[in-house]
Amino acid sequence: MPDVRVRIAPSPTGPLHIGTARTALFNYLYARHVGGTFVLRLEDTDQARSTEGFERDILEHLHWLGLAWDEGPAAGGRAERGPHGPYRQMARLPLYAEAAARLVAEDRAYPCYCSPDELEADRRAQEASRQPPRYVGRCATLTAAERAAREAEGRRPAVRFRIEPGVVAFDDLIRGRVEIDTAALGGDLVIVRADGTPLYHFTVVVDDAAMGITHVIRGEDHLSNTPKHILLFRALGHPVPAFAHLPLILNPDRTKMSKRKSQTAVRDYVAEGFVREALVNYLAYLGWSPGTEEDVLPLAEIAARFDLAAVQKGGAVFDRARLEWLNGQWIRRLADDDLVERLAPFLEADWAAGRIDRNPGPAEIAALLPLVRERLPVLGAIGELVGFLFSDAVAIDPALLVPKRWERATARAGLAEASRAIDAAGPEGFAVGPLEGALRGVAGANGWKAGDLFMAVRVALTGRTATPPLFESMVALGRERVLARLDRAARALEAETPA
RNA sequence: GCCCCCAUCGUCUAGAGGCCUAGGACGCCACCCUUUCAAGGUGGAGACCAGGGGUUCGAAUCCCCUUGGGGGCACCA
Repeated sequence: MPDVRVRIAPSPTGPLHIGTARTALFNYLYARHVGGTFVLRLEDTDQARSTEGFERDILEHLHWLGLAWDEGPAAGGRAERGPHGPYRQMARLPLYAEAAARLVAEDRAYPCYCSPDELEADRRAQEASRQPPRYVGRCATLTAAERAAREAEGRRPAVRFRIEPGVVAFDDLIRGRVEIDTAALGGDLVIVRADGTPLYHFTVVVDDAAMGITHVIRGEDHLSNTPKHILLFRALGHPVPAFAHLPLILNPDRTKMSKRKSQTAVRDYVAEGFVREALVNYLAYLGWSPGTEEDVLPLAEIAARFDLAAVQKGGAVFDRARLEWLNGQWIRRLADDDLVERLAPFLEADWAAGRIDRNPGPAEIAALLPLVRERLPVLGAIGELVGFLFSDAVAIDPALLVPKRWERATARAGLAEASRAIDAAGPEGFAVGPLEGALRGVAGANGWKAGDLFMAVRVALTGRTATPPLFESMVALGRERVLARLDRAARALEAETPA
């Protein structure tokens, strides 16, 4: 058995899509599982929509996900890798031209002079008579003289591949045997545009053949197109690879996941603070499962257990809530210094955007880890959680300062008493245990519920009702600022309390 | 319209004829823990395995039909 070679062939017409990432992941998993080669190829023949920025985004995020390719194009300062280059289709144009010329020479393809208007008219007529859209074959049997006449008119031909009648069958690695009558393929297929640039169905086959791809693992949306590819492989005289069509990732309404209905750009998940481990873990479990009851598995472990035959056939709805849970699981599993490193950019961004007044250093972030680790569904939530520590002043809604069971005056008194007690305890008493003791003492002496007092103090210090543990937060804030915020909050209540 | 694929709790899934009065996870609801929020723990609701026919001693698992959903049918990828 020849070595397994798989590939991911993204088109740089948008930022890396969740679906592309999942397809890349499954190719990667299969390659790693069987010790094969994972190839990256850029399908940039749609020059109207492809951009360098998207290309960079795709490469960058595949890399971010940890899906390293064994062969691929030169990019981001890295040299091209692999013996089957170039790995960018626009650099392979001569190869397609040569292949197309061969097909035309063998009359397996022919020049087509139909104009876009003519084709559009055909399509409309078919639609009107409720016929499936299909090329009518106007140029299929043109004589040399007829072709010459059209050339003389200045018409530039596209190239169409003849779809022969018959049934094409293949054994999909996930779905089993699939048989499709070529009559359902829409007629002869354009493989080269009038401007000379090749089309997807053609380039994908020419390249998969040239690059020795043995297994084509891709989304189910290509299942119906597979016969076209098989026909092209045969016409080109190349062995047909094995196919595996993955179930689609779905919007909540069970349609194919789309930008319109879902967040599809990987970069947006990165920006929110999803970690690669969680995204990879989640994506792998969208359509595959280890068959055990383990939910949290690292990439290497998934690769070790991966099996194409175990892949689900039905589409899977992308469930953000589950991804967030998994993200929390992974955040809890990260090493301290690793987590600090990943958190830092988010705090820096908060600082740059003016949401906080100071950008904390690594040591400072590290000290907060025990307070935040279990409270972050995404890394980007860090600012909300501990921003009060790095802000000169916090905005406080006076209504929140008064716990449900309390009067405004009680809250004012409570804050004042708390401030007094903390002040009286001195710097030596400004530690988690003593602070809690002091405030419990204040509550007890006044007949207040400790929880109510704590809530008033919490809001005074942070502006929020949900925060990390209070006394740890106080220590992190520092004595001076605790006293200042307590006094300021008490005064705010005073100002609003009628004498 | 034509062709193809699919079908287990709301969601992701386990299940490859008897272990299933269908298991786990997310989400949801209680309770416990608790200074808030999380996390964690315990428990609960939630799927007559889309429906109907077969095959079989026995079917979520095999076959057929129906229904439903999705995808494809470009000089997009």
